[in-house]
Amino acid sequence: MPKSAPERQPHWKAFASRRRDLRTKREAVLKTAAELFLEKSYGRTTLNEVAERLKITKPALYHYFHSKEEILLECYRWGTGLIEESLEEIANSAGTGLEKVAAFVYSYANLMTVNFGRFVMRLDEGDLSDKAWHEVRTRKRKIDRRLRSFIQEGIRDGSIAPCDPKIAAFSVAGAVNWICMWYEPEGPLTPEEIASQFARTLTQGLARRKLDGSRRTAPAAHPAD
Amino acid sequence: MPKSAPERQPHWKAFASRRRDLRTKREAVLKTAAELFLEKSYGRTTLNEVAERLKITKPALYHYFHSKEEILLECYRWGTGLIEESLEEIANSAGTGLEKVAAFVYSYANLMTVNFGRFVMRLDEGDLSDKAWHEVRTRKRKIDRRLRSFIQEGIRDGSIAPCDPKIAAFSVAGAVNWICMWYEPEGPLTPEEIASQFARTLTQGLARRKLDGSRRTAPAAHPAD
DNA sequence: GCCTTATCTTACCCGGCGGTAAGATGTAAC
DNA sequence: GTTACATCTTACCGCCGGGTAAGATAAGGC
Repeated sequence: MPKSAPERQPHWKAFASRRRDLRTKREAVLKTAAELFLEKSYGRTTLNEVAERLKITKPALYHYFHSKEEILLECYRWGTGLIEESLEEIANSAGTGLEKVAAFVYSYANLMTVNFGRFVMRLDEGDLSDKAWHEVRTRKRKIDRRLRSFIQEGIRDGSIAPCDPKIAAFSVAGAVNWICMWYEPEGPLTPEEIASQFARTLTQGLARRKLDGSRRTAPAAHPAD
Repeated sequence: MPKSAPERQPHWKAFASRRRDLRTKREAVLKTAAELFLEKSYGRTTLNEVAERLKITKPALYHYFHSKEEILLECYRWGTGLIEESLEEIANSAGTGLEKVAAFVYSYANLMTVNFGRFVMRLDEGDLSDKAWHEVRTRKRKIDRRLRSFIQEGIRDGSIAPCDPKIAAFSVAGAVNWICMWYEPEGPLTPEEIASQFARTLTQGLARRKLDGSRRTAPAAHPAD
């Protein structure tokens, strides 16, 4: 998974020249739109503002997208793509269910601190048309199912204490999802800190309590670090 | 705390007669507005729709409120009031820090299944004016501080394993807050179920793992049940 | 250089929504 | 019953934002 670099290059530079470069210009639009949507919400963001930040005018945007909503949907697709990619990796890895949950939390928490990841859970689905809504909903459900399957796996292999996987998944996913509501890039907490602490705290809640004193270390909170 | 009854009485009955009853009419407006805001978000809800559901016309609303935003703010006040009330009770009760956290989660989770409670965490603060935003923010911070203090109390009295209280509070509060994003009154999960399971799962994550096998019961998940 | 075509701008439309003006209507007090 | 006031309605304004029409401008192939 490509670590999305800090990228301090302002996106409007993609539009500095009129050279034909549809691909990167589309991406520039999506990135600035996502930024603004996260800052002010979709509804309160104007296409004029998006254009302004790119140093172009509103109608120019319509050379790259058919409507405001299409921009929104593409942002969702980008974000869910990132998440699915990351989950795929975990599902294919070896380990107990509990370890997979820990890896999920760690990885997912990190995504919640990155623009397109935050986007997916932060923005209001209600702004989508029915058709797009169903698409996004399907993709989100897939994510939740993955987590739930990790938990079930853990219950089977004994690494996780018996519980209702559905509610447990809601609980874990909720804690992580909520990160996108309070996290701010300039804040005191680093993504790394948050991710590892969450992975530890949440898995300890799921882990079967050891009844003997021989093992005092917590299960691995996250892979390869 | 008054258990908000099912109340199947439609709110428009408050406006059936023109009798002067400002108080209950104001409440009726707030209740229907809150319903709609939860269904469709603040931005996508029209004052016409609010009026329509009350079987009156839009300008009539302006006899009870000065602006759309005032309605929003009053809803926030109502909701945060409910939460604070419930927290006050817990803070004044006896018990270990862990027990208070459990009680918090149980109580708070229940609130998240009730309209004015859901409201507080579900709606976008960005729709508020600067002044109102600060007010709501202060009230929310107070809630978070309460939880954090319970956790600190638990660490001191030994009922909770050492951890960063700030991040732990974010984690617990996040899991519970997120309930308002997926809970639906007509769904299969009852508030009671959710609340007790969350209280158990989340506190087990915070509870110091017993290293001896003598004590096998989990700490009380919620008070008096 | 020239023509074609993608790119981008200026000017505009239109619908919707928060909010208001002014007046009609029912309610309560006496 | 009449007065006085709270309540509610009809009609309207003004603004803003998504989206479009039509034309200017620069790229790039030849």
